[in-house]
Amino acid sequence: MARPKEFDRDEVVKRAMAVFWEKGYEATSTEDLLRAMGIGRQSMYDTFGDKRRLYLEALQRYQAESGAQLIERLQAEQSPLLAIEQVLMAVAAETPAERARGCMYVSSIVELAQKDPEVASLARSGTILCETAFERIVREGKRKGEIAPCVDERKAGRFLLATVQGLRVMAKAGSTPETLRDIAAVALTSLKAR
Amino acid sequence: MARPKEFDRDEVVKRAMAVFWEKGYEATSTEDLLRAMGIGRQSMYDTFGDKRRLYLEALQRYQAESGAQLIERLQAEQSPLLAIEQVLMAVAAETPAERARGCMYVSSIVELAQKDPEVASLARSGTILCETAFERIVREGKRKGEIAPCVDERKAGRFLLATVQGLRVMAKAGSTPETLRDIAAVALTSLKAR
DNA sequence: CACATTCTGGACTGGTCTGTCAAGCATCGG
DNA sequence: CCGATGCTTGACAGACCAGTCCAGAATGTG
Repeated sequence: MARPKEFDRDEVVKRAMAVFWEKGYEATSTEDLLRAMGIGRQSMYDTFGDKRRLYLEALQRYQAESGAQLIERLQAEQSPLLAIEQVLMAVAAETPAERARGCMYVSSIVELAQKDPEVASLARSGTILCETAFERIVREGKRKGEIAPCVDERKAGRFLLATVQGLRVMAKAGSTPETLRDIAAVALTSLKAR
Repeated sequence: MARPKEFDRDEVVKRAMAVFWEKGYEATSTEDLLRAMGIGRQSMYDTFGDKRRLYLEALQRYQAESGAQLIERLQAEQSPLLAIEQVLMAVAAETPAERARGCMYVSSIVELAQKDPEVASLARSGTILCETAFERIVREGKRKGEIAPCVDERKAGRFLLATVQGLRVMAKAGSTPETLRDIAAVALTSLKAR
């Protein structure tokens, strides 16, 4: 350990994440990355190995952050059903730029899960994480009587994750916030106690 | 008009479509395309202009075909609700390879809608086509009493499209057919008359 | 049959891509 | 203060990429 790195590893991964998130994997050049990260070529290769490894690290970070945010949001409200509603409506409430950027997790699945086993593996673990988070809150909602007893919480959890991903694709396809809210509203009717 | 082309334009677009569908836009090289299409470089550039134009044509063809297939399937059943169920369950019923390949329409949105205005435009028109198809069948379902009268057909149509797209992403992420069926089943509960 | 036109095949070009090399520099331990 | 270690910088290499050029072949027309 002679000379310390002049950059903060965490910070540069974050910046790389932003670029990959915005442009996708293939469409991002190493030049793009270096410019955004503010480090030299060799520093990047020494620290992360290659472009793919950097991407995987950025993706892992994205998943960890957005997974944590999901769990947080789901517990932020007193009412489980309201919390779920907030999460679904959050996509509609984003700025146009955010809606166009979409979700890096979805993008990684669509672009890479088929050809990169490590991305596929991250996709599966991310899926389980989110499904489980939704499942827990659905169980909680049933307990509180907000969600119909006949709803299977495991199935509903999976359904809610699929709904979020559907919303993200629709958002990227240019659907208006109103349309996205409509979708979220219909999705919620499958849970509500009547 | 001296010498006729040695290939069938429709056929080679179809083959190009298969490659783009499988690999995405950026990850497909012109070499890949030429090999699959079975034509020479110059023939491709003379006939289609460039890689992007070829992609757009392939995407249009995909949308036309899959849109027609959707409408056909929605009208294949006596019961509108059953037809919707068949469409949703069809994703779960695909082979693993088909599920991994996913939907070219979704892929184009995620990879390109943000940066290519023409892809964005195709995305919007495709969205309207599918939403409308679902909307019609929901209206039909309400008329026949299979779908609850309180269901707004426009909103439900949009919701069903989002559900299909969510299913496609989940499928690509490695979800099992069982999981996909669960998702479809929950989605259907938001429509059913009780 | 002969010419004009269009298509085909292959070589080629300029540019961009990812990843490496080498030389100099900063820092830590002794 | 000095040497070893490891970081940084910029130049560079080899591969690949999309797209063009050109010569030759094939076909319809007069």
